[in-house]
Amino acid sequence: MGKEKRKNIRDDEFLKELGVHFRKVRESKGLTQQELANRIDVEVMQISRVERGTVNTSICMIKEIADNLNIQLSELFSSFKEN
Amino acid sequence: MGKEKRKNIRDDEFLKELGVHFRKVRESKGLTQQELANRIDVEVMQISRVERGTVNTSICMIKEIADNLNIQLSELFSSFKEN
DNA sequence: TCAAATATAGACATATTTGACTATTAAATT
DNA sequence: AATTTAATAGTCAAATATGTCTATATTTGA
Repeated sequence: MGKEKRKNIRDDEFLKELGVHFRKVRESKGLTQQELANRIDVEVMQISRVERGTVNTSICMIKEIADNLNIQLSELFSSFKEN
Repeated sequence: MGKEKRKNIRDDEFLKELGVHFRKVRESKGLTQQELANRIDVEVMQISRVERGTVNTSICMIKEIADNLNIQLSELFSSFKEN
């Protein structure tokens, strides 16, 4: 009779795949995690977490990543193969 | 001497504009916030917060919104005019 | 106008992200 | 192999998102 279990929208598989994609894009731009982190002014650990898919990061963080990799959000996702 | 002020990556203007865009897409699909919320299985309040840009929501939430509006993430962002 | 549907708001608890450290592992270069 | 660079890991606190409730406002339609 307890409370209903809270459904989590987090999708670990999606996050992992997206992280792999982000890493590829970053590497294609010739940047290290540290360099990207410096540009955005966040901890390098946060970039690492995003690329490994261990955090369900925010849209603003992703926008910062895109901006600092000189890529449009739409391009970032169009080059990501969904499903 | 004090600690450096923590920089916030949150971009309120971006969030507001994105929320407006999300609302347009939802309405173009003929869905109410409640209907979308039911499909995703989240609170309608959360959809409201996202569309008003009061929360820096997660990528998985946005993915759920896109999926349940039958639109690809890339399309969702390509139809969003950045800058 | 009235009622119903839709959207917004506030408040609080819980869950998660992120910052900020330190340490360790892995990879690359000489 | 040794040194340097790059990436991962752990921990804890602070900030923020989300769930959940109730209430109010706004819109829509009869």
